[in-house]
Amino acid sequence: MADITIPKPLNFSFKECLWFLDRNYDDCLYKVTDTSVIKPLLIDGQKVIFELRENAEGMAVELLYNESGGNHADTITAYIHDWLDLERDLSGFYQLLAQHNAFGYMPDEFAGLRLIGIPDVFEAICWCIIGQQINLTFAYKLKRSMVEKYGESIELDGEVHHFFPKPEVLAEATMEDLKNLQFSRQKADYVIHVAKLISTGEFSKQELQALPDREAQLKRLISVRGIGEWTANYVLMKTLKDMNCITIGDTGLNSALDAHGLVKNKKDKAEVRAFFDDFEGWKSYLVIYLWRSLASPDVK
DNA sequence: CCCCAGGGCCATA
DNA sequence: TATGGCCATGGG
Repeated sequence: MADITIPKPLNFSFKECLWFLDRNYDDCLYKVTDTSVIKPLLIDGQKVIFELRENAEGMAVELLYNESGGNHADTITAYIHDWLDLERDLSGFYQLLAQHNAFGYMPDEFAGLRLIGIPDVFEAICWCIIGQQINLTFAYKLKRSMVEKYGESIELDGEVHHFFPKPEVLAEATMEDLKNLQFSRQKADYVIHVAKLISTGEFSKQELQALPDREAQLKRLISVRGIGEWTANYVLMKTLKDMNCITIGDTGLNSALDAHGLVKNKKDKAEVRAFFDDFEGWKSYLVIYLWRSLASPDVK
């Protein structure tokens, strides 16, 4: 029995989204099964765990855990729409891809894949800091060790579900603690610093959203120690759903462009930016689809 | 043993 | 403004 039903959006594939959520990596902030994803979520500080699966009408949400016992249906529905970017009409993007000589296969191959978000700005920034410069397998390992040490969790049917640590908790962590979790001293410093900024209210998602344009938002993000151009663009894309972000300098992005035989010098940021000019309004989606292509045997 | 992973900071010139 | 060293670890 579904506690909530979400109608199937146009150009949406639950299967593609599920694949992207998993990608054979060990993400500790949700669990992907063959047919569903189980997601722990904090709502006004109250723990909720829901399972999302496909059904005849679209998607069904089943509440597995509800700490407060209150009715959070509207909040959970809104969260899922934001998380999986359900309100986006991808037809314009698919038209652009279809007429491109190297991307024409994408609307079919990756049909219905959405930009899967990270609505929590602290989680997004921490994930970027952790992922900087190291391979993704090790990055997920670092994230898991941090979440298991500093985050709360709920056990259901023998499975442990983790909530991302609160900034006020990580603000009290020491360099020594994080270095013991195999963080480099830079990563430890950046994470603790950002945790302090957010827990004291010196930085917030609301503040970022209130800025007039993307340039101002990038500048504000980059003013924070540990956040460079790559991280700033990643956060605007995944947290604010800005449609025109390029994770410039990204090694995954570069190798995907390379695999498609595009862009002569992938280290040339101006050339990469110029390449994206044709995708105005869909630059962020192109980044996602290029990342997706890295796992496609046809391309690599 | 080497180089590179979904970077960013800092010192130096 | 540009360049190089550094960081921690695992895989090729």
